[in-house]
Amino acid sequence: MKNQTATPNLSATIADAIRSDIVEGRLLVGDRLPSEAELADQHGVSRATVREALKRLAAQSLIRTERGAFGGAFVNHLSYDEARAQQATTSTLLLGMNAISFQVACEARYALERSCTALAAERRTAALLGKMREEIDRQSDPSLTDEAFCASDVAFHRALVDCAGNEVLSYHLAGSVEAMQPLMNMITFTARSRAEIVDLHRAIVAGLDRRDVASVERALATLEAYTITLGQSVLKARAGR
Amino acid sequence: MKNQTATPNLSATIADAIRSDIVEGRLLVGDRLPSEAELADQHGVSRATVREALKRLAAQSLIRTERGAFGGAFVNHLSYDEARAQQATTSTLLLGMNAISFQVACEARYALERSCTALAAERRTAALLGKMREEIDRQSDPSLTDEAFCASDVAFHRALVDCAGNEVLSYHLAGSVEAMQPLMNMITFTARSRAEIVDLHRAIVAGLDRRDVASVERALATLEAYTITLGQSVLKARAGR
DNA sequence: GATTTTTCATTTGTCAGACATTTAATTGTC
DNA sequence: GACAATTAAATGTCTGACAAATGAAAAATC
Repeated sequence: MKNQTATPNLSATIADAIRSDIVEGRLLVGDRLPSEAELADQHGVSRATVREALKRLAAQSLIRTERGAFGGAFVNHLSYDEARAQQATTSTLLLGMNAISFQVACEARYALERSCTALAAERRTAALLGKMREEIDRQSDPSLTDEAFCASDVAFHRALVDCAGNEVLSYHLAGSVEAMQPLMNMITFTARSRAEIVDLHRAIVAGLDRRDVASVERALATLEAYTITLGQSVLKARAGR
Repeated sequence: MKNQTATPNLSATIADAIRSDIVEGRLLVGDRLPSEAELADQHGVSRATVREALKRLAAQSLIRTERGAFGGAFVNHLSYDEARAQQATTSTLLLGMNAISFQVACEARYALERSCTALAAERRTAALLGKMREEIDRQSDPSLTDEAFCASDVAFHRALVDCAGNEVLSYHLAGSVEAMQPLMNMITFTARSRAEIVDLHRAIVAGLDRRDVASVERALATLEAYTITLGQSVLKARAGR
């Protein structure tokens, strides 16, 4: 593709080779890679170069290393949490670095979130509805800082997407919700805007409870529109300063 | 200074420190990091350790390095393509390593994909509709291998999500579609199943053309159900073997 | 004989120093 | 002023060494 290999860059090449072995199933979860010395021999490079390659893979949570006899590099079992954390880091950076308008990011986030409404209304559990009501209670406390309000907001929406009872969907949606947090943290929430948001959160829970998909989607759409106006007022205030 | 954990792991610690500097905005896109020798001095470690830390960051596309005088490590501008490639790798591995049923993965994928239908019907362009029709033509060629058919399928769905005209949404959805490719590649597409899929693709394009959201969603729902039956027949065939 | 302790080999983590290669700025030459 | 050679700075790679961790085998002890 874009790898011209004018300068081979041995450690990157070796990392790519091992990554392919893992992604394409030639190395399975738990498998032990050859020792650094053996890998160096096999690829005809020094141990330092092999180590750089292994560190690249470790940064992607593809391998984990253990010290000592019978230690070494092992193909890592990628958990949902690790995967979500990685996805959130990448997405956060993407949003932060690309001069994306708050409106575009918000539109994407809520479009994605609406993809769970039908399944969530069908499968919501009492436990998750309880969790959502708990977060609503927390958000009603006026002494909450803006950061804490945002964090509770994230927890509320994560419970919402978990209602769909599909962990793959939860992974994708939770990652996109988390990635928005730095942008949301720019907003100063007044008592009035908090009340408005909490009302909409209540509408979402009530809608899920009644398995009323349409009302959940309406509440989410209203929430999206309201969040965008809040974001725009922040930008306007900044420009006018 | 020295944060002593159980096992310090210097290169990981240094990578974390620099990563925070980037994610939290103390280092901006394009900024040059100190040279490896300077970083080694600053952190009181050897150059090899610094290099391992930098390779970890490079693996996450957070930095890029340039050789020569006035070269060095620079904070990388994370592009949509890089971010999507990373997300797809992570998601693919997650799906491959967690004994996820084909049905659950498929359900998540199509739930996500439906999140673009309303925007796509509103904003679809002639160019993207043309691209989709082009892929449909390709898919109608019976001499196509299963892998090539899958690749064209991915291209078709990427054009579909691009219709929404929201690059953030495209990034998330394209990543999730790509992540499914290894699972889709397990399926052997008969002439009959290919015809069925192509028909549904045509229905999607026609629906977008007429800005008929409901018909696009119906076609996607049918495609989801059909894909799941195809996947299940593969699993059944395997079990019976 | 069973249990505890010691030794030992293996492997990763880190360091120091060296040389090769790349690259842009500088200098020298015409 | 244009072009070629030099130089300095930086990454890329190699070599060899030692430290630290760790499980297994061997030895010592009861």
